[in-house]
Amino acid sequence: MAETETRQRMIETAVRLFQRDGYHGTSWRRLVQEAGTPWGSIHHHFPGGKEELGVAAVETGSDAVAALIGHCFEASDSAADAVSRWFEVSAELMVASGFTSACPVASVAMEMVPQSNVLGAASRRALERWEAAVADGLEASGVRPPRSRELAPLLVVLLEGSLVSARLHETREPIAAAAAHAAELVRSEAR
Amino acid sequence: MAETETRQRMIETAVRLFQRDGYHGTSWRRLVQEAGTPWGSIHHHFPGGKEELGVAAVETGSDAVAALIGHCFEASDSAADAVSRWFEVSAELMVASGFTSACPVASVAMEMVPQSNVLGAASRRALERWEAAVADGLEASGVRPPRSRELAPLLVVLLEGSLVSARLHETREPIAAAAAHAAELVRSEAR
Amino acid sequence: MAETETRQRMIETAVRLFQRDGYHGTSWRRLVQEAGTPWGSIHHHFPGGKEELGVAAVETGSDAVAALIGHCFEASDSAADAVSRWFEVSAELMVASGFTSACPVASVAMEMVPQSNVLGAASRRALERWEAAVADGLEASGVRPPRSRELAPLLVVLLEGSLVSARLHETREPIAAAAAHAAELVRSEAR
Amino acid sequence: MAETETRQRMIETAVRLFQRDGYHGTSWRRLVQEAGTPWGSIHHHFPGGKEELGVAAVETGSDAVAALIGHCFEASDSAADAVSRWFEVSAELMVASGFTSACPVASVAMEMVPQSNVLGAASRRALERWEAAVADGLEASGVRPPRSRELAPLLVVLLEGSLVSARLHETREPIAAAAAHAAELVRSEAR
DNA sequence: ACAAACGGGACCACCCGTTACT
DNA sequence: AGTAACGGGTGGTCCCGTTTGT
Repeated sequence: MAETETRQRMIETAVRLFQRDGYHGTSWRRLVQEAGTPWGSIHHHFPGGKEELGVAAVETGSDAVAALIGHCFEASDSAADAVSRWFEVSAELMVASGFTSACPVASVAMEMVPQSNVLGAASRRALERWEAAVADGLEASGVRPPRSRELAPLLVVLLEGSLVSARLHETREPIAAAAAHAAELVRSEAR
Repeated sequence: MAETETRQRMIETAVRLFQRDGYHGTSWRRLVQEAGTPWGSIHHHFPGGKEELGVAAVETGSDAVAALIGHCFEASDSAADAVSRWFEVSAELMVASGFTSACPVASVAMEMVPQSNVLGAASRRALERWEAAVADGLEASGVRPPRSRELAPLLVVLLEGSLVSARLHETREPIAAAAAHAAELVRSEAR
Repeated sequence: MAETETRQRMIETAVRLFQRDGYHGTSWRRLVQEAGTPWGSIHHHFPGGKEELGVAAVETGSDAVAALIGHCFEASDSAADAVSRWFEVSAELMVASGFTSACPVASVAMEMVPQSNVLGAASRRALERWEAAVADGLEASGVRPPRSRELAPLLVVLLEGSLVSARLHETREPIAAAAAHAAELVRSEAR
Repeated sequence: MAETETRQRMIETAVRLFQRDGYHGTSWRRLVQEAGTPWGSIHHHFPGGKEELGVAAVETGSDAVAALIGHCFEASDSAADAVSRWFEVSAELMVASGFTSACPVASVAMEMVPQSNVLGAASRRALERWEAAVADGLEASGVRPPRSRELAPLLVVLLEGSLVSARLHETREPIAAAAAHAAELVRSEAR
């Protein structure tokens, strides 16, 4: 069905544009222009307006990251390897975007007051989901529960912060440094 | 003298509003409304337009953070204490703002393509300055040069990331956790 | 169909207002107010902004004048009669507008640097078109080619100048005088 | 006294800018910028606001043209020579300005409703003055009164119209053609 | 005679959402 | 499922005039 494809392309374009220019800095006009989708699809696919697009973009971005985390843990022998891989892929994406991408969730979240906004709420859910995914991965790799639940948010914070730094420095270095530190951190926990 | 007071109030209000709603999400209208300054002063004090206000806000925010870092290191006996204090004050500010503030630089930077924007450039300068300030502080507290220069960006990344996390979780917890980790990290280096 | 009617009404109102108050002296606000068209239609019908409206107005005004010229030559037995009629109708329009109308092209062109402006270019095209129309009419009435091509621009200049004079004097007299002279001029050529 | 010099330079710059961009298209900001005069002089030298500047500019432009007309008739042996010279100098000025100048009066007058505006009134006075100057010159050269009073406005109209045409065509040709015609016209009258 | 700040308002561009009409 | 027009409202910029100090 071609219906979903248009919608999907709009969302994916939104993810990219929101990362680059922010939520308020992205207009419907540019979105449909860059996505190559028809004007009429706006109200058709997103009757809830721009906010609905925002939520969809945040969730899509969240899905991708969660999938990446899961994939890295499944494909790795150790937790440290998984974390390295996760940061590494994130660094690749950053470089590939010409240092215009950052966390697809944070870029939207920074413009919202979380407690009074569906976009803020969606962003929070995304963060919690990633922390859970990391915790699950850690546990599957041998890190025990109380510690895994402490470590997971810290790893997310490290990635989140290093993405901001990398974007501004226009180097992958900050992500690499955070990755090294994160891997070491995990290694010392899981033996 | 009441001359620059208007301009100053506009900048300070901008720092606050940019943190809460982002750069594009903050209009001149709301700015002058919240700052209580006349509409006509906009073009007078910021002939370069909103961008000039943005640069001023980023630099003012950058100054405040740099001063905080310097102050914490001067007032503390050990590097670990200084880092704890720094994160602690940051957490206080976050709580005091009702979790609407984030890094005054990151919130603007996330909406900009750094390499083609004066705001992006200003944000980068701010980040570099903080890293230098932290590195200086670490060295003054006994951390040796090669390691101090590696540690400083990592600490900045930790704070930056934890602010994002705290804003979304609406808890100071992520900052506290990052603080604990950062302090421990520094402690193990400087003995 | 009511589709292009809004756009058309805006253009026609623009022609009138530009003649009266000039291009820069006419605001979108007054335009939509006098045209009775919605504010939101501006960007829809004229995505190129005010300049696009200006070009449309110049071309519409140009069309009307070219049509008038053609009509006068077709309806007249001699070239002198045609020229008299053309000036006469122009004088009528000037009087009917209460001496606020002038040449729809000149009023816009006077505010533009022709070589670096699409409005200047549109104005030039209009002038050339009128000269060609007059030359064609003269030739159809018996004036031979080398002379017809010299006479046509002169007649246009006479009308153009007399409109300015009439507007300032608030009399149709200057146009009448120019008409008499122009008719005589043509009569002495075509025998 | 340096007081008058600043005022004078502002007026002369206004004459030039009004010709190029029109009255409404010229702002105080650009005026003081191009004139190199201080901001504070605006309200000091022109307490009547922009309108006062406009009247001064129209009158200064009017003076210059009237002086030119007088000068041409004084320096010439015949009326035809005088007219040729007058048109010739006008053409030079047009070329020298890069085809951005037109009649200093018409460019302002086109944006005004004459009967309800001091600028319109000033423009009318200017036109009447030129016509009188030309009539006087013609009579001094031997053209008899009823005819001199008919011819003068026509000559002004010819120049006025040819300036518009020259500006748009970006050639001095229309002025030259009008000059030739005007000279011939005068020659046939004064013998 | 000039300088700097104020002050409101208007300008044009553009935004997002809705409604009719394919 | 998509197009085109509507519709009001806000965006940032800049304008013109005034006031307050030299």
